Amino acid sequence: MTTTAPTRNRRNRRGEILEAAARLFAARGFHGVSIEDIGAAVGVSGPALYRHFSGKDALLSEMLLDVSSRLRESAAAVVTSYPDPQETLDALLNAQITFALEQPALITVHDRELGNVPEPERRQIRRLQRLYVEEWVTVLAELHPACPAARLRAATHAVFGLLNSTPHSAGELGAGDMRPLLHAMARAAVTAAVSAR
Amino acid sequence: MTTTAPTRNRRNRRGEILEAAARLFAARGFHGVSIEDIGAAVGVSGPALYRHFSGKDALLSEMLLDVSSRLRESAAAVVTSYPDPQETLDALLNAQITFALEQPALITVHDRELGNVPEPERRQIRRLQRLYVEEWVTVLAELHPACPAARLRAATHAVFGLLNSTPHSAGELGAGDMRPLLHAMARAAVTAAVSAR
DNA sequence: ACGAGATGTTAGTCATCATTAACGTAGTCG
DNA sequence: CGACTACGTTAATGATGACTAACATCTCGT
Repeated sequence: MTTTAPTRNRRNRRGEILEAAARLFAARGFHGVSIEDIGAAVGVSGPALYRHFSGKDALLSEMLLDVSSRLRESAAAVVTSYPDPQETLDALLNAQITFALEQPALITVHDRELGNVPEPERRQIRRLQRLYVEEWVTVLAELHPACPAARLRAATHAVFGLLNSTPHSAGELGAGDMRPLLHAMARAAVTAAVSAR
Repeated sequence: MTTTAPTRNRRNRRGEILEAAARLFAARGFHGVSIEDIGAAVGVSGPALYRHFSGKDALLSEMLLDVSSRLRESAAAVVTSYPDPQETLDALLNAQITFALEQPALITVHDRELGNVPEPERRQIRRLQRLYVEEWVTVLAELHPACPAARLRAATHAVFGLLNSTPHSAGELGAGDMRPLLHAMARAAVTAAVSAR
């Protein structure tokens, strides 16, 4: 029985596995998915994964490290390229919305499964997540210096909750309508948060 | 070694177990928690749980059924007792915020672990969740008849995402500040959602 | 007092699962 | 041509974990 493609998949295997694993982890949780399941999802069976990853934990670690890095990098890029804080905020919103709409599985896994990452990498991921949040908080603080940082942080988390709800409400609305809806809602929520009472 | 209280706990045992299990499930996921873990959390060990629940699945089923029932009932009560839709919306927001702040573990489990509930009860829970969402959608439709229902539904889910983010941002802000913050953000988000572009 | 019922306990049992071992096969490069 | 490497495969192996069995104990109604 020949494998589906002899040489083409060489570089894609790891990526395929990570993608399939993300989908499965998002749907059933890290402990609800077996190595065998992941293998089956990419057409190989079980222990073949150990040719690409040192273990289930390592797979998850790489996945979360990748996501948190990409988020943080995108935020850093946005922050350094717009001078106006209001534009910066809109760009941050757009980046996060794009990510949430295009990679719902990764977003889901990213904020559910940190607890299953073993310790050396766990700290690193947390660090990246914190930096990402701080990019947002910094921009918001620039817009509203009077607002206490704790409130800005809480508001930021709430906005993430709003934007990341996409995976749960999948299919309700097409992405074409969802994107401006989420943007408008998030922006209004932010404005309400910083307009203290 | 005497148990902590001879007769007092009789009626509380089930409740204690459900509460401990909710906390554990929220923290580590359904499959990340063992029967032994749950038992240990209430001071008994392992198989003792089978005196109260027919199994791990049944425990989760009862937990989610209870949460979705309570949410739906509270929404029904709110909807039938306020004549003004705007007041109704505020009351719905308050009820959801209270629940999210007081029972973060239940909220978390409620929107993560439905997939692990076995089939007869799964359908029932889904039904209750749908009814809950529809209460919100109905109120919003009353406020803005021009807005398509799909958009209202998506907006409702987004608001839930915002409000339920509380468990993740725990400790950032005291509940006293968190409550009005969430209310203001959610309300602004809703308004933005229905003011179509 | 006594027997029932409720509630626990500790030792199996049986699956499932991550991980490893031992063993092919196919291209690649000398 | 051969090794070497990259990738897979199918059997162990060893833990862990859900659930069951067999056996106390405590409370209560009679």
